[in-house]
Formats: sequence, C-alpha cells, structure tokens
Amino acid sequence: MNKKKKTTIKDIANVLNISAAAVSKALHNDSRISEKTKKAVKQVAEDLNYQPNHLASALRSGKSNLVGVIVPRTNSNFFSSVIQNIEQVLNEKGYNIIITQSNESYKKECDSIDTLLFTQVDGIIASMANETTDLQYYEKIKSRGIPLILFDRGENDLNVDYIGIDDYNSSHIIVEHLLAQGCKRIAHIGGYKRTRIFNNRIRGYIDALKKHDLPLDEELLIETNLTIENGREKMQQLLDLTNRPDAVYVAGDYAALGALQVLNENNIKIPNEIALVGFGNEPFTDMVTPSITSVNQHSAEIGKLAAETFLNYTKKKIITQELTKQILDAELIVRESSAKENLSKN
Amino acid sequence: MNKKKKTTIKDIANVLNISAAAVSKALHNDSRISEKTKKAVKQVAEDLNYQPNHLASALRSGKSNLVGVIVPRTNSNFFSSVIQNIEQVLNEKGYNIIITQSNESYKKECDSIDTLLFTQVDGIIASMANETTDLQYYEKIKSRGIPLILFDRGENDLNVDYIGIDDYNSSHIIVEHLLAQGCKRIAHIGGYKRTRIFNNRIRGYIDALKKHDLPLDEELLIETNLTIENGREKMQQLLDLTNRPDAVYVAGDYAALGALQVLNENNIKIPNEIALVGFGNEPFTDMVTPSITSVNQHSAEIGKLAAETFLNYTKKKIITQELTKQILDAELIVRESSAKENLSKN
DNA sequence: TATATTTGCTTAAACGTTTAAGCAAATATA
DNA sequence: TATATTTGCTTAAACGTTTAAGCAAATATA
Repeated sequence: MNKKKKTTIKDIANVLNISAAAVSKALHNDSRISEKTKKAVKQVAEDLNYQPNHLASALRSGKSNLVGVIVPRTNSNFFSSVIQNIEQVLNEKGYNIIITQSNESYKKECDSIDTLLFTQVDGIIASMANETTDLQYYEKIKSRGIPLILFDRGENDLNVDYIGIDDYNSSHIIVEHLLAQGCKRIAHIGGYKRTRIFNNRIRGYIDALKKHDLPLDEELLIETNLTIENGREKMQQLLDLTNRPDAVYVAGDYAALGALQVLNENNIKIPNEIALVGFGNEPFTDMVTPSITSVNQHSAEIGKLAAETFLNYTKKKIITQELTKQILDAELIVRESSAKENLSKN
Repeated sequence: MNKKKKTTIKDIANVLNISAAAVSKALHNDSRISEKTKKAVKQVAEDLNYQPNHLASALRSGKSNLVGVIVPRTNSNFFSSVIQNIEQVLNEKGYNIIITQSNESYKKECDSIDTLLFTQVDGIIASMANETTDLQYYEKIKSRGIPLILFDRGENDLNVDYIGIDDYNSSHIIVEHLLAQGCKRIAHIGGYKRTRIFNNRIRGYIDALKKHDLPLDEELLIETNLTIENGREKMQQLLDLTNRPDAVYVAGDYAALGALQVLNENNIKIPNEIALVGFGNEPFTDMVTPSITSVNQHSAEIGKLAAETFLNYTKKKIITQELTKQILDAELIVRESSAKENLSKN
C-alpha cells in the first residue's frame, strides 16, 4: 500500500482536454458551464476517485468551512448533547466541527484556542473552563475577526453572543419547589461566585429566600468546586451543624451525588429528613437510589441555537459582534430525592 | 471589529528587507540562517502578531498535522478518556486531533470518514460503530495511503493496527470470580456476536464454563444491544425462568444498570440471591446501590498506544500496514454487586 | 596565495484550488 | 442583415507557505 498520488482537478481536465478552471466550475455547478461538460466532468471525477483538496480550496477562498468547539469536557451528558446538536445543524450547511476539550483548565483552554485559530476555523463556539477569569485569550479570537459564540459558561465583558438557561430563575423554581414540600431551612452548595452561572444561581437562591421571608443563614451557603468529593465534604459539613438544614440545593449533579452518598451513609431519610436537589439532569440522577431531582438544561436547544447564531454571521461581509443573550427557561425534573408527597403515598 | 488583514510571512520579509524564504527558514530555525536574522524575524513576527497559516503550509508540505478520531460517542467515560490520552500524546509531537462521533450509526460513520479525509488528516484512529459490518468505507482510508489505527472495536479483515483489551480472557476472569463466590448458574447478557469484542466475550464465557465443567444452558446466554432498557428486559426474561441463574454477567455497564434496577425492584438480594457483573467500569457503577463489579478497560493506556502507533508511521516514507494487535489485560474491579464475602462480614 | 568549503541569503517554482477578466462562437434582437 | 447579448469556455493570477537550486561573500584549508 503506497502513498497514492491523489487525483486533482488537473487530472480531470487532462482527460477531457479542458481547462482546470472549467472543471472547478463544473464541479460547483456554475451556470456558465454546459450540462454536457458538467456531466462528463462528474463522471470522470468519480472514475478517478477524485476527492477535493480542502486545504487548497480553503486557502484560495479564505474559508475553511470548519467551526471550532471548545468544551470543558465531552464526558458529560450536557456537553455531548450540545455538541451533537451543533454538529447536526452545521453539517447541513456544509460546515464541519473540530471539538477540543479544556478539561476545565485555563492553560488547556488557551492551547485549544491556538489550535483552532491555527487550523483557520471560520468561527468558534465555546463554553468556558471554570478556572477562566482572564479573557485576553478570547479577545484573540475576536481580533481575528471570526465570530465567537459562548454557551452555558459565558462572560458579559466579551460582548459576544451567549446562549444559556436562566440560572437566576432556576434557583427560584428550586427554592419554591422545596418550600412547597414543606422545607424551611434550605442550604445551597454552590459553585464559585466568579463563574457567572454559579453567581447567578447563588443570587437567585438568596433573592428567592428573601422573597419568601426566609432568613439567609450564612452557614447554609457554601461555595465549592462541585466535584463528587466536594459534595461529600460539604454535605458532611452541613450535617455537623447544630441546626441542620431540611433541604439542600446543590448547583451540580456530581456534587449532589456526593451529598446523596453521605446522606445514605448516615441513614438520613431522603427527602423527609433532608430533601435534595441537583442541577444538570445528568443521566445518573435517574439511576441512583433515591433518584435525584435536577434541572434540565435544554442541551439540544442550546446546541441548535449556538449553531444557528454562528450561521447568521456567515451571511455577513463584516463581522460586528455585541452582547446578545439568548436565555432559555430551565425545567425542574422532580424525582424521589425531593418529592415528599410521592413518598408519603407509599 | 472588521475582518482584519492577517500578517503573512511577506509582511515580515518587507519590514526586514529580506526574502519570504528567509523568514520561513528563520521561523523553522534553519541552520543556514544567522542567529541575528532569526532573532529579528521572531521579534517582528511577535510585533505584527503573526500567526502561521496552517492551510498554506499543509498544502505545500503535504502534511496537515491533523489526526482524525472517530468514536461511537464521546459521552462515555471510556471513549472520552481514550480521546484525552490520544490528544495528549499527539499534541507533544505537534499534531492536533479532530474528533467525530458516529453515534453508533454506520451512515454517520461514513460521513465522519469523508469529513476527515476531506480535511486532509494525516491519519485516522477509530473505534467502529456497533452497526458497522461493511468495511468498504474503511478501505477508502487505506487506499488514501494514510495510517488507520483501530481500537476497542476493530476488524481483523482490515489488516491494520488494533489496540484493545483481551475480551476473551476477561470473560474467563469474570466467570472464575463468580465461581469463587459460590455461583453455579451463571447467565450472560451479551452484545451481538457480529461485533468482534462481544463475540470474544461470548466465546470466553462459553469456554470458561466448559473449562470448569459447568453445563452451557442456552436459556442463560442472550444477545442484545446493551442499552439500559435492553438490560431491564433481558434481566426480567431471566427472572421469569423456572430455573433462575444465581449470577449474571452483563457485557456492558449500561445494560448491567438496567438489570440492577429490575433486581432491586423485585427485592432480590444482590449478590446473595443473584450476583451481578458489568463491563466497562463506567463511573456510575461505583455510584449506584449496590455498586456494580465491572471491568476496567485501561482507556488511558489504549489512547496512548493508539497515538504512539500512529506516530510510528509518521517516520516512514512509505506506509504499509498489516494486522498488528496490541492486547492489554483487563482488570476486574470487584464491588458490592458480586462480593459475597464482603457482605457476609456485615 | 590559490582553491575549497561554509555561511547566509535569494530566486523561482510549486502545492491544488478559485475567480476575475476576457474572448470566440452561437444565438437573440432590431 | 447588422449589432447586441448570451453561452461556454480559456488564461492568468492569486491564496501563504515551503523547498530545491543557486550564488556571492566569508572563512577554512592546502
């Protein structure tokens, strides 16, 4: 198996004794090429197993038809579903995507950006790593003049398009659901405030308590990284309080799982003693015992909107971006870990 | 924000009044360029915010420094870990990867291959979709003269490199573990035989039974697609038997989870009444109650080996591939769902 | 001192496309 | 029938690099 010499447009041109330009136009269905020639060109192209050289056409036309996607990790139901939907929408329009993962690391994220710019992508759709606070690298994308679309984890300061769910309102829905279950002391294990979405969830939590005339107990509001281990640790911390909460709203499903494990290990009745709500609707929330109430983030919709937002820019000659937010309503999926009525029926 | 005109090698050359060729060589540390010129070129490159145009260099040099990766899905711990490790090894050598997902669909897999070939990747690392039986599209890769490396789900007939775990032997380890727990009627909910790895697991199961003089009961050997729903269904089927098994070895963790749910719903004591073993060591196997014994597939190692196998070809002028198998030993992670001794201590 | 080698560049062509400009033949219009 | 328009191509240049070939000046060697 040798490295075969690839068929080029010139090879086709030679066979038919026409110019390379005519072949190129025939392949693109140019109206100034006769049907007869088009048919002949396409036939020869197939016979010679011609594959267009993407590098050459991208170089010449200045468009790579490639879109970069940066996610913190692909190994999450939310992100992989977003990616799948971005891909689907973009493929229809002849774009392909390049996926890179930042693994929640700022450094890896910068590398990803360099990789994508190096590959001459026509645009970038990204969700920021938790660590990221310095936006300079993202400015680099903007200064390249290609569209940048952020989803889920975004930043107002970048003044680009953003698609996400209403985190602030989600907290309200969760707090009100827990109140309806009769809970009175609701704790919040949240992410770090410096990440906008977690800040919004915390603000929503605080304002929802205020709205319903519940006191805000500083002991019940905890910031952390939201890993399983963090969830275990912070749940234990809450259990050690003299005045325990009767509900815990965790801003991420993995941490919620950690909390669940600690509650189970301490033989605490869920949801009657302590009710639990997670965030993200990861598949395992429905698999564990008891199943965990969580928030569906509309990953499919977010992916589609992100792709369509990018496509809108491709029609424009000059790219000017400004802060444009597309905010979707979140959906609370109530499961065993917070459904007291359900359980009391048993 | 206009589409900025990008800095090229010529711009740098103009500033310094040298040729573009000299700039190119300086940037690549050619030994025939003076240190003084190199320093000046690099300084100007930085000042002008020069970014090399990957398309142009790839077109000229015939190497894109891009490697395509095809996986059935990224939303799995195994595949995302393999990808992460491929990426790490390749990045060090200046290669970037393009990830595509087949979603277990043959059609989508063909599209992925076209996309990658179109992008002029220097090689492809792939794990086949379950559906795939027609290898013609993979032959297309080979006929392009770029290396093809398969992992996990491969095919002998393609005569390329393959990296995976020893599925046949894994079944032996599992069966022997269950025998050691005192189980006598071991069922196997497997994948379809047409997929090599599942065929190997089935053969291993049958041969292990034979080796230990256990009868093969056709009722206890089931082929299915290994989704959660399939797992539920087939477990129910096993429970409906007049002569139930006392252990079930499921060839995939998701189906094992479905089986676990059915066992729990029927108040069957795990592992004492029926022991359960899954395959893949997905994170949730350690999260559910009881936790599920499973097989670790060495995703990190597989990713590294796949990347290194590709890199070996890059040193060669002419690519000739043959069937080369690198088989790793699997590792059984024993958890609550099959550890009778552990439980009896409580 | 005469010749050989090395250093540090330049020139020119090439990778495989696309596209603006243009031209001859065919067809339409006055 | 004379002119205008349309059709169906060709020619040539360009996208931004890399690289083989070559050349003059500087340095090393005999």
